[in-house]
Amino acid sequence: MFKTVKQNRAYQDVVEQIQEAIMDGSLAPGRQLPAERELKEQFGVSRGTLREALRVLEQKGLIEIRTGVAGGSIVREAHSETLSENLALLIRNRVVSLQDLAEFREGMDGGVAALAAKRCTEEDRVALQSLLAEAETHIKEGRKGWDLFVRTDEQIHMLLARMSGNQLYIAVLTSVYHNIHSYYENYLPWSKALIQENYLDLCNIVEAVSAADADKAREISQSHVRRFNAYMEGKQA
Amino acid sequence: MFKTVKQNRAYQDVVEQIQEAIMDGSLAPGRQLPAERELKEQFGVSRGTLREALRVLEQKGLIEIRTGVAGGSIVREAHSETLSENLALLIRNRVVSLQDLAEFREGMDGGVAALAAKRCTEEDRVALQSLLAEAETHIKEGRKGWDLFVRTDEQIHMLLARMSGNQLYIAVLTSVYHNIHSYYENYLPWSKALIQENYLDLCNIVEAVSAADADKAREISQSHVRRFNAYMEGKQA
DNA sequence: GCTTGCGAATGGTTAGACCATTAGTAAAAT
DNA sequence: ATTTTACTAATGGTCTAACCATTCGCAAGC
Repeated sequence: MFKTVKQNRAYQDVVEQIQEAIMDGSLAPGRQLPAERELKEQFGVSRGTLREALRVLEQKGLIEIRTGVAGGSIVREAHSETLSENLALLIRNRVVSLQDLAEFREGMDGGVAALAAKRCTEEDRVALQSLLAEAETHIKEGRKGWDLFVRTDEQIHMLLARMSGNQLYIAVLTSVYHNIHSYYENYLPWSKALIQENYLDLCNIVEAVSAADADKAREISQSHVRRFNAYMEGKQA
Repeated sequence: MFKTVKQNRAYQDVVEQIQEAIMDGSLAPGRQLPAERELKEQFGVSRGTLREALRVLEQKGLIEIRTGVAGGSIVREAHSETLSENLALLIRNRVVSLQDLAEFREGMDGGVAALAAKRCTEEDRVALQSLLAEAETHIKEGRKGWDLFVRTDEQIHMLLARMSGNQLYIAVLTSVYHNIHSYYENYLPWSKALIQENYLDLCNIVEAVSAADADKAREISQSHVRRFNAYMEGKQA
């Protein structure tokens, strides 16, 4: 009938109050919180308790703490680094497997490519071509350039994500790409032919996106990821 | 030439040491850490500093802290709650808009449905049918049942996510559904016809998934989400 | 055999002090 | 006049020592 009374620990209460203030905008990004010795008075807690609360908020990525006379707690702009960090944790703990990552990417890359095609600007076209040219250069460098090629490949995919203009895609894919990179290096049977194939796929995707052909961009992008996942499964087996 | 010496704060050092121990398996899930008063000796720091470290680890979701005589810091099983929480933070901070959410869902639901179809078990089929029956009941309840219907709809989608067996989809979609729910309530022009249409879509998706028809499940699911997003855009304009 | 109450271990909180870092300012050197 | 240096004060970082609050187990009493 009755709910157990929630025994909030003091530091949790402090965390919630500050977090709320940040959420509803009364504490805008860049704003500086009062000094610890004053905050502790406002909340009516000891400095130790207050500091535990600040540590939690820092870990959540909501504030940044600087030392020195003009230092203090500063409200951070919202960002996706914490998300990325958490994802990395899950991967290192094998909660999220390589297959999970690959499947997930398969579902998302098509959507991103389609949105990117829909919102492609002249500026984007130039940037894509520039990255494509860079990729071609790395291919010609032979084996030494492979690593750089992979990096450029990632940059192209991230540019597509940014072009989608969708913050969720950007945040999630940033984490996924960051963490899938190491897998690809270890598990993909890199070869000259594979790199070439990858490059051709990229060219086709860029072409479709530049032509604002959303459906084609989605299709090519999905089959591209699917094919690479298949290669990787073959290697693991 | 030289990198600036990283001035690790004491509590960070403690965090890293414990985190490493958890990662490399020397501290298995379920294991209990020594009491604070002993840990502080082992690390050679004060109790306050140690507690700041423990708070950070707790926020990261790596340990759980219990009070009482048999309490202490216990290593948690790896999980994706923190990821969901971080995603929710981004969404609440308006970094992610309603349109972002909807577009994102469009990209993901198809992938989830396809995977669910591929991995559907007999047990899943029963559970899906049961939820579908529940949804039908709510429809017949008239306007009062709408809210319950929407909730059941969400449950079906979450079940599909779990059926996909992909931890990443599960973690991300949990946050997305949680946060998109309130939007739908406010922005969708709910009507008897719309509910009916929604219900029919669900039936078709469940049928395709039960028949293990991945492509069909993907297609129906995507067009379903796309149609609803279109309705919502119409309402906003 | 069950209940009650006490004791001990553990996390939660407090108070006050001192150390470390840093921005600004005033003094000194050029 | 400009640059360098040194000092000052404010702020976060850490430490010590104590007490409070919660919980489990055991022993006494019913």
